[in-house]
Amino acid sequence: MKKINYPVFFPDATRAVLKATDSTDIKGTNTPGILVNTLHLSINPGGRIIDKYQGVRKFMNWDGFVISDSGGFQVMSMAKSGPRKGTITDRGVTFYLTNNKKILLTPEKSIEFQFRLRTDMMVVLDDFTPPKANFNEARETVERTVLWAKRSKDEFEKQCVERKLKDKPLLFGVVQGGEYLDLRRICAEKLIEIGFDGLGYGGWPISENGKFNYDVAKLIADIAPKNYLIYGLGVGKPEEIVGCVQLGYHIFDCVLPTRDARHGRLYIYEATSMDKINIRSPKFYKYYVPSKQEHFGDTRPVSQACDCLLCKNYSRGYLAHLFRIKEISALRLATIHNLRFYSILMEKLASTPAKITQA
RNA sequence: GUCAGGGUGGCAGAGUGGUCAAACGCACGAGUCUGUAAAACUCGCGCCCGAAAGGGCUACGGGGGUUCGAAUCCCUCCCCUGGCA
Repeated sequence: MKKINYPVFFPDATRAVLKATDSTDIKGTNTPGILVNTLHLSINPGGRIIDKYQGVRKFMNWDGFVISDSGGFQVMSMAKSGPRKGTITDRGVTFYLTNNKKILLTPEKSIEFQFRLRTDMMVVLDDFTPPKANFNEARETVERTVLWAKRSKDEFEKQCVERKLKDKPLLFGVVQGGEYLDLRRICAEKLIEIGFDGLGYGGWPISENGKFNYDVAKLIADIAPKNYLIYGLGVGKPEEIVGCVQLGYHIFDCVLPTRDARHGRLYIYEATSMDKINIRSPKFYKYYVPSKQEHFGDTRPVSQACDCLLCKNYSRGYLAHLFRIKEISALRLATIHNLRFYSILMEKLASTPAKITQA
């Protein structure tokens, strides 16, 4: 694996595509890596197709980094909630895809499939602590998360041997436990005992008051050994990423920039040029909603502090037009812009290190 | 000219005596979005007062009438669409 300059943000290409874009678009935004999803890709296109391409990278023609998520988030979003609830036992998670089609995901299967994806970084299957879990419920998810983490690690080592890999992927344990700091601590300690390349801040990182839970974020960063990478799963808003990098985090992934773009919310820096961006100022960016009436006659670019495909070539008025007529290229241009916003953010963070110890 | 069918909120289109400020949809406006069941979802959408519950006013082409009560029934005028002259 090539050397990574941390911190990094990997946008979510869950199904081996960053929605509304293609791999050359992503490359153009200076995005170093992406996240793909084990569960979704094992359903579609499935392992046989992935094998034919010798991994997801060739499948989607992407030569940057790839982290694969285990399906742990889907334990929450599809098995614990949603219209077709699944079932969770110590053995694994059963997802009901249609009324007569189900799939069992186990920690071992998740890891095995991630090897077939040939990703650079892998995440263990975890039992997502629901946002409103009480202490006992949270404790159970921690116990299962640790149990699964151990089995994942064993399967990981087995795969490395079987596949005779000299360049091993990185493996991340995921810390669960909800808002209970003592559970989080126990979970992190047990994961460290098992031994990983890094720890992930899992579960739902937003408190009930809508604020990002920095207490948990800090706890994990503080417990992790010096040589560990720290990964904020599903994190987050730009200011949350800045905050976590200050705590020592290295890796992030999130759907926000891409989803927000498709929903007509762009991020723009409060700056007149790229060098004047100050990510340490409290409100260093704002939202820009292209379709608002006031933008239709605006011939300026969306942002002066951006060098993306959209900002270099098209005006606010043109983008407003594309959104209004629901032209699909609006989604592409907006997505490209938001991805570039995030990659600029990470470039700024890398050039003004806070306490990044990982080389 | 005549026969038939119509004229409903920004558009489209239900409603055909009270439960109608008027369905559904579109458009428009506001908001949400954090390891993607998401190019999605929520809310608002005549005017005025109220934090809200709620209240007042105006409105279903124009005018007039019947009725306790009309977008809905009757008369009349105007306009549109189609068949026949």
